[in-house]
Amino acid sequence: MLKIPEKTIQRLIIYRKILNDLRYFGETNLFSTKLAKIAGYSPVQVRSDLMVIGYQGSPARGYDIDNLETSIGSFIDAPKGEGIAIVGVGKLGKSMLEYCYWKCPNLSSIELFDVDSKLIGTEVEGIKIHHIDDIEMILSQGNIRVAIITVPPENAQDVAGRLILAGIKGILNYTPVRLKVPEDVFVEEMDMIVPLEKVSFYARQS
Amino acid sequence: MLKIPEKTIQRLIIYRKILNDLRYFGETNLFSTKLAKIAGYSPVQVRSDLMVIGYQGSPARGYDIDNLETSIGSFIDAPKGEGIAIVGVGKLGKSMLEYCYWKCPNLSSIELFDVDSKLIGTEVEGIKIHHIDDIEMILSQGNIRVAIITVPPENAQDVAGRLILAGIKGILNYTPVRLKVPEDVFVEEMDMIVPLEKVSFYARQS
DNA sequence: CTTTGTGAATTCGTTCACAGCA
DNA sequence: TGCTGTGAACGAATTCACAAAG
Repeated sequence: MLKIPEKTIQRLIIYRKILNDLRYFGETNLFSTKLAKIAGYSPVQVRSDLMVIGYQGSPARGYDIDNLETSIGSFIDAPKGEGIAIVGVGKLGKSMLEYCYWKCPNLSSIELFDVDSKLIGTEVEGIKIHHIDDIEMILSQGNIRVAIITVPPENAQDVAGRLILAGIKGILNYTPVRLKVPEDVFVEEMDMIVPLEKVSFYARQS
Repeated sequence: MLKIPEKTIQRLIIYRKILNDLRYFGETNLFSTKLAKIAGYSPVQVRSDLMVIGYQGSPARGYDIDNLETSIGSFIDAPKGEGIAIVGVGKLGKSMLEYCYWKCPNLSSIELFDVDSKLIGTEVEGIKIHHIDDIEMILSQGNIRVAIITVPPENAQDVAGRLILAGIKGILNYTPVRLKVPEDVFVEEMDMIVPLEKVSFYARQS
């Protein structure tokens, strides 16, 4: 499997979002310069990113928005849609759920898990909250490969372990804990304190 | 001003967190190997990061945890503590507030802003929510340089503009909008869909 | 002329290899 | 022998410079 740099993937996702917006406003094509300007990258960067997915533009008309958007989509998206599990239905978990529920067109299913007995069986956005002990049973019957962890730090590693046993291959980790996972599991660190301190640092440098 | 790579800063922040945890468990010193193992980087990486802040370890005892933690702190932290503004007190804004309120020792003040008249004047965690129109007045009298934007996308650019006028130099942007800002303002993109799609992509590759 | 596509050059970040030291 | 500190080597990612095409 050819290794695509994470940064390239991130940018492609951003390009697609921009293309989607532009299409909404009735635009039909654009040049790398314009896309670069909006996205905040250099035009060469944009062109070489698009080379990765093998998309061909024309010097005369640039890139066809509709076409390029679908091309990026078929490169990035899971063909049959993606199912995700959110573990920990506190404020943050609920925020994530709403976000995903309304903003992610490619999501085919969402499962919610918690340990709080007051929450088990209740619904958010029409989705029932399961006990975390049922995680293997429920995940085994869907094809859910991605999970979001929004539990208290002390439970993070335990939850990660269970998720991986249940077949999860990608984790968004909203806890500050550095998770120990097998090599074939992709973890994206979503800790919120690190970027805050980082921004605070650079805000002071200017 | 010497330019320090963002990645180095991020790792330093992570090191500090780990050191803090270890100190809590009564450890007094450690070697780069151990710190690297916990953080998930290479020992050389750790050592060269620490070189950046000019911290000296000893081959015999490695690094003094207490000392190193304060050294990183005085390098990363604002000397007099940092004040932040959170604009948009919805679910996500509240999550951020709680997170910051309890987990950020170096925060000296937090100001909350919204436009919803039902929220103005009410309090969260004992902090009063102001109308966004008062933003310049309130920010001008504290030394707040950092802001978190958790408003609906359509208001993001407008809010960013006001924040910058009010003297903000660092922004955590939780909206999917690519903000246009002057060069001396540092923006960290916190969009939640991009990492989700990214994880989904890599989960499928394995 | 303006744009895309792309090998070459450059910059940036990480790792290697080893000197210096307890 | 273990470790730290660091210049040199390497690798990844971005930009440059220019050929090709309308």
